[in-house]
Amino acid sequence: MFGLLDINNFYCNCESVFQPRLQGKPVVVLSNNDGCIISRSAEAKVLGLQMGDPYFQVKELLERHQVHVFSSNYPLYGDMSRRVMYCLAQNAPEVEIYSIDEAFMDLHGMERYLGSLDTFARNLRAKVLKRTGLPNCVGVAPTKTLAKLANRLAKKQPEHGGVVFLDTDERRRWALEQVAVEDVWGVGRQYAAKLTAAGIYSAAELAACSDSFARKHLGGVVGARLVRELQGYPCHGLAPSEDGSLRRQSICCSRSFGQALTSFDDVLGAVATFLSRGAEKLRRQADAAHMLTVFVSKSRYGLEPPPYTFSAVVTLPRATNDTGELLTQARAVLAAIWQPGRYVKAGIVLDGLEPAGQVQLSLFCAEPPSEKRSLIMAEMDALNRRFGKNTVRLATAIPAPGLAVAPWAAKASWRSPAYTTQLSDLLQVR
DNA sequence: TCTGGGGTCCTAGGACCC
DNA sequence: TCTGGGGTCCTAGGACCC
Repeated sequence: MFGLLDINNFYCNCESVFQPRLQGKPVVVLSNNDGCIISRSAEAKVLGLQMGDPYFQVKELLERHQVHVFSSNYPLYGDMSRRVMYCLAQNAPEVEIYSIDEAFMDLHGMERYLGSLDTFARNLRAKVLKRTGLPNCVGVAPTKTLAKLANRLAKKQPEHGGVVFLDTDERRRWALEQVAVEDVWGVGRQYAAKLTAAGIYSAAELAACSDSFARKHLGGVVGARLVRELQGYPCHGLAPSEDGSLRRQSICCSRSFGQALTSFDDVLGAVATFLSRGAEKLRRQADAAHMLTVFVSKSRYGLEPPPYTFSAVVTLPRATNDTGELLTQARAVLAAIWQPGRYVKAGIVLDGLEPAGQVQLSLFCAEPPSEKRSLIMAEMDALNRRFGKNTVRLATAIPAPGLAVAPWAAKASWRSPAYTTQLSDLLQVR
């Protein structure tokens, strides 16, 4: 049996935990650069606000209903997430952190300790709420896809007390009947359109599809697995996350700018900043990258026709996680794709990761990785951890003298304090 | 004026190998 | 009519997730 615990309206609830006056009020959290809505409280959903609504389009509605608006505060959400996952790890035998606000658990054999998995799930739900203040729901079922479905029902149908347990075939059938096909995990916009065109509207009807239909219309083996999972046959195992830090296969760091940029040096500054973050993540998981992609984007919403994104990939002579080495390459890639224009976004992708300790030397690259350089990187990371982000950084990533904020800096007009990760932001109670 | 940022997995096709 | 039969690796693109 798999369990899935998911925090309700995660970002919004992270905010209201520290500002209890927000409870029962409409709250939204905006994406980076205060672009669009990415989390809504129940009261905000009632107002008709949708996920992904651009802020400038709903600004008046927000003001009219006195919705509390927040810029996203990832240090806060990341830390709250860590607390939730820690609580799960203490209570479940194996945990797979699936996203910032949800985790799968392998509950095999747990009924031996608590009588039933239903009791286990209800206890766990209460513990997470008590330890973090974050309301959550749990779904328990024989497959991950059904656990997702059960979790969804637990959220949508409050009469179940936040837990739905699909232990019998009868319960499984009941659950499948309740859910529309587009709300099944693994069915996105494209597949949903195909399925409804074929007369398949509910999860139950999808579960009754033939293997060949699923293979043909739902992405081959992916679709076949999806249907089998709905039928109750597990096709996806649990991929436990050991210490809470996930080991990524690729690392991407990109941001929209607070304003459009036209100068090469400004965009290079942004690229250097994002690259520094990417390389830091790389070193944190003790990997080195073989490939580096740099991309820049123009606005998709103006008068200009596509393409909007320009990118190029370079295969590095030797895998590295050295920010300086990567920047030399990134600068060349950016120069190669550069053309005059108004850029609104840039980013980098680090790919082809391998453990930093066993980097393969290329036949054509005589130079081995320098021990001194990696010591410098380690020292830089240590300083930034101790004294805060950006204490030490590459000169290219520093805005021109005289500028208080970088030209590429994102907007964040309504950011809450980093209550749990910044001593000066500690909550004060009188 | 203003529209997010991170990932995953799979498939198809081409180049190349014996 | 018929043209060997396996492989691997790489890239691009499409679909999905939160």
